[in-house]
Amino acid sequence: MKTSKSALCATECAHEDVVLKAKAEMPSEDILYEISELFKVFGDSTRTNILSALLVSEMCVCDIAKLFNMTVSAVSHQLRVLRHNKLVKFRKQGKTVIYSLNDDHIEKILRTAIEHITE
Amino acid sequence: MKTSKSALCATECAHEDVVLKAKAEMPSEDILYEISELFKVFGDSTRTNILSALLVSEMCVCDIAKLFNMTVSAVSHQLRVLRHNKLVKFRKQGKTVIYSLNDDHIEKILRTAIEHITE
DNA sequence: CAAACAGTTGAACAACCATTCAAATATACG
DNA sequence: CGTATATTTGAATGGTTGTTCAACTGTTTG
Repeated sequence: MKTSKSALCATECAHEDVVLKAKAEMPSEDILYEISELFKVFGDSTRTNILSALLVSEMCVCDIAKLFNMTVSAVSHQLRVLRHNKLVKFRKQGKTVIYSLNDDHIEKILRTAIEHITE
Repeated sequence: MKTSKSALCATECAHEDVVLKAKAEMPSEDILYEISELFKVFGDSTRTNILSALLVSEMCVCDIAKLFNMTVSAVSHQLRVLRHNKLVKFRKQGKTVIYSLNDDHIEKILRTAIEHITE
């Protein structure tokens, strides 16, 4: 997860000023780590599938499984990841559990990505 | 990558209408796959580190390695991933290779994520 | 209560991936 | 040309993770 070896350039190819400026202006390590964790959640096609389905309408687990021709178990496992990362919320209705997107940022993030891909 | 087993709900818990509507309105499979591939690139803290460093200033491989106290080799491997996904570009200056961000979408994507995290 | 159903969970397996190490390019310079 | 430096590359390794399978929880209904 974190590297500490420093087998770097022996001499000064590195420009101290550039490195220092970056160190000062970059977001904190914690923020950057959280960002990558967030993107990791989006970085799986099953989860992006689920999210964009929920963008259309709230759904129960069974709906999602049918939609993508997947095992209910596999869907549930991924919904767990999405839940833990606060990307989806759910409500229970008898036996069925109905999932929906948690907030608007998610739509925005997905849209920006589509924009980037479709140029 | 793709599942085809259909051990789903035996009866009709699934609402056909919801499933059909989602099928119609969702982005195409290809787009969704590309989205997840893009996010996969962002979903690693080494790469988000590199990207946010380049957000501040263009840098050579050695600069980046020093900045994050990493092996030059590890940095180079990740820069390769970023290059192949068109997130960074580079120019050569003698022995050194100077990397920079490829386009503005990247900044926008990172900013939206920060916004989401910091609420 | 018992059967049926919707969903969750844990273990196991396979596939994927980031880092390391060693070796290979590439460029500058004496 | 030979040495030094900057970066790339390939193979190997260890860790992570998505899916499957089986078992389990919880809820409705007869």
